[in-house]
Amino acid sequence: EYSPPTTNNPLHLVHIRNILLGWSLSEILNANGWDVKKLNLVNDRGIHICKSMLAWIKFGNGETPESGDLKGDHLVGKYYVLFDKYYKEQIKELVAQGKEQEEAEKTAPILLEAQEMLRKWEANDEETIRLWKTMNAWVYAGFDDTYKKLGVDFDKIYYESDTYLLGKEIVQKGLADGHLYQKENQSVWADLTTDGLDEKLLLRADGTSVYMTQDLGTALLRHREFNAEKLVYVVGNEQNYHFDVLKIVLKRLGYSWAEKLYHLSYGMVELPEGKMKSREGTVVDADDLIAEMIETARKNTVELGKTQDFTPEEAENLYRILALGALKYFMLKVDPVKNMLFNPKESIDFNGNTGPFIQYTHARIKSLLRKAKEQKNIDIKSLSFDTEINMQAKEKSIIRLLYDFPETVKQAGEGYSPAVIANYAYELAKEFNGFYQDIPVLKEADEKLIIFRLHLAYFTAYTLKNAMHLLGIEVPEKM
RNA sequence: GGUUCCGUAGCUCAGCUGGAUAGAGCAACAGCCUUCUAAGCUGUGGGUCGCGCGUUCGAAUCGCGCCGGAAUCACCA
Repeated sequence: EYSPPTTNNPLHLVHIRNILLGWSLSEILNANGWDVKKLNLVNDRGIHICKSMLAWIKFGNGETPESGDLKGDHLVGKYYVLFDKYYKEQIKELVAQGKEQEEAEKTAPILLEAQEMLRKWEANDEETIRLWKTMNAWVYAGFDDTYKKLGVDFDKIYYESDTYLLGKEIVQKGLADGHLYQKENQSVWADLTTDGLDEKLLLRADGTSVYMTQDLGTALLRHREFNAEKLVYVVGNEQNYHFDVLKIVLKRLGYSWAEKLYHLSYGMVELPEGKMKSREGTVVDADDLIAEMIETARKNTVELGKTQDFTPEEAENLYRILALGALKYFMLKVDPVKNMLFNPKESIDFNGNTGPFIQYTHARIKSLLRKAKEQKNIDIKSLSFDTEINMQAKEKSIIRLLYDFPETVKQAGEGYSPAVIANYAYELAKEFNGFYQDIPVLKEADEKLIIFRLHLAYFTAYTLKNAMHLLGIEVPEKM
């Protein structure tokens, strides 16, 4: 399962890391023999979406994605920002009128309106629900578009609006069974002090649910639907505490399968100035980044004159493959637990330890194999090679690396780390390039050696392709 | 303050289930395209592996204590 994007903002860099990690992990676990279901969870309810809705009513003049020529998630995000701007102005005014800052923040009229809207939503107010559905549909269309561009999909998407009621039931039952307790104002809590943690709120005084309530519901729903042997949550490390609590509360409530929860906690993506904050506009937008990467790929490729004999469609496809390869490899080569740095001023590289480097190595081999067929009429798929060969050191080390691949896949699965695969692919490509530089293949005089080396090249390309596939990265035949 | 995570060349990262002179890439400099794709290859310079103590024949790797950074401890999600 992936961490919840909220419906008030477009996807950004951290979501990309999240999605790519989850996707790659599902491929890796699949390769290790697991039957993996990819689940996404969308946080589609709460005060945040009401803020967007309210701003849209006030300032939107009926704007739609079509009329505004804006992706749905960007449109809704735009009104979230507008809300915040207006809200801050009101606070300033109130403070100027002599109110305390804190008081002003709590009583700004537009905030009260948003809260009123949330109550209406919970009360199933027809008009509110209709607008909510409309705007959420815009957001989902926008998300789908981005997911598609990234080449990811899900087996199932959960919405918190569908699971929070089940969560409430769980909490009520826990209260009735005496596992939880109620404070004077009717709010419901779990006492986790015996586990070294604090008390945790599970239902507000007014009976509405919080994030934890929803996650309890989602967890139970998923357990009922899939009864999985393992539940891997791919969620950022800022939620470590949340998942510790989730696990303990579930166990407390008698769900022994809570033991199967595993939180794959990945690090944040930081900018040189520090953490990205959507409110301060310092996020790197997913769609923008993908578009920029494709432009960079186009520029680099055209400069190198690599696509001269490509059709326009082939060229566009190559730019896309290279752009995503660079982006995905960049995100996945770093150990998931570590925070990583992204510097928008330095675009993601295409040389050195990068996706395109590995893609290039693959394309080079494919070219070699094509030439073997054209020039020497050798198709290695129909030949076997002589094992009585005097191998050079570089050839031996390639074979050693190829032999390591299954073990590497196993390790990546056990450690939940696509980075292990990424580093392996780099090492193999690097080793092959060293071989390619020094040792002739088609220009070798001894035909036995030609055939052996072509096999070596073939298996390298095959393994690179498989490794990159586990990272969700395509590999071109020509570049 | 409590808890969790991170700290390896100027920068970004490998290596961490203990093993020999700690590896890449970027950046800098010097080379290699009339021969299989130069998005490549070769070389040079650059590191008290945050600090200290301990365990061990042996520690970047394990333990403890400091120091530095991040996250979290909400009737936000």
